[in-house]
Amino acid sequence: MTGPPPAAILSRWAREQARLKGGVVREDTEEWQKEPSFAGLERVGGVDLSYIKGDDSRACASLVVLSYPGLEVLYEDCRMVAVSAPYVAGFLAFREVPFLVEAVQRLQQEEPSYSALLLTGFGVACHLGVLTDLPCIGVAKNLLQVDGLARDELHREQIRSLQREGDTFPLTGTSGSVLGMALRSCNSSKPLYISVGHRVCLETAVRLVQSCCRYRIPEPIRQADIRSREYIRKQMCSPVKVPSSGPEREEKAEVDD
DNA sequence: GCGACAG
DNA sequence: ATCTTGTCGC
Repeated sequence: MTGPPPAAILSRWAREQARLKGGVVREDTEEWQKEPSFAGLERVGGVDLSYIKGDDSRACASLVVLSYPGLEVLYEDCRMVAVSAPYVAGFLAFREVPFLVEAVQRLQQEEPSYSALLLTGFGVACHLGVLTDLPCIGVAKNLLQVDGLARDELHREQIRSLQREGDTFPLTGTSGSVLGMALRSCNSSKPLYISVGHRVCLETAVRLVQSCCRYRIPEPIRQADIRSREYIRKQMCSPVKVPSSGPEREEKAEVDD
């Protein structure tokens, strides 16, 4: 059951978030990051959680791995999870990251060579990156209004100034620090918001995300999104468990392919 | 106090 | 996140 966020939880999250930020590496650490076309990078992963409409506590967590630069899906892991933490803007990672860490661990167990780089949500990228020590990049479809960032007229004007694919402008907070970058990833007038996750600098992150875009949403995240939604759709059609009188017995519905 | 707020 | 069909355009 997902309840409102008690103040005690929020302050604990704030402390943990501050501690975790100390572990974030904001520079490039991989050899392929120095190459003009990222030569040497062979796999790019994406993660996502899709929720059931009326149910705040059940979701499908997905992790996909794509070839790079071909962007063909090589690996897919979808499974239902019981979400317990509430959604709080600015603290999304505490709700979603535990399931993503598990997915990464399964990946590393099954296909050790596949976990090269992950595209995740904006703030999720730092958490997941530090906890797994994998290179991560944050990608959001909408602007998180924090530290003075707002969808105001200035912001809309800056978006209009993004004329060509690859054009960017920095997201500078009131504190003066650059929190991320807005990127026109394709012909859509709506930009992507890119942030540093772990072990990738912002400039490299923007170039890399751009190179993963067939459409506005980078292919790894788009595939994770599509596949987790499809998994949920199938769940809705599977038989409902009816309470029985006899001894309880776990039955697993077969959901193959 | 009210509204705004990634997913 | 999710509720939702067609539709206009390249």
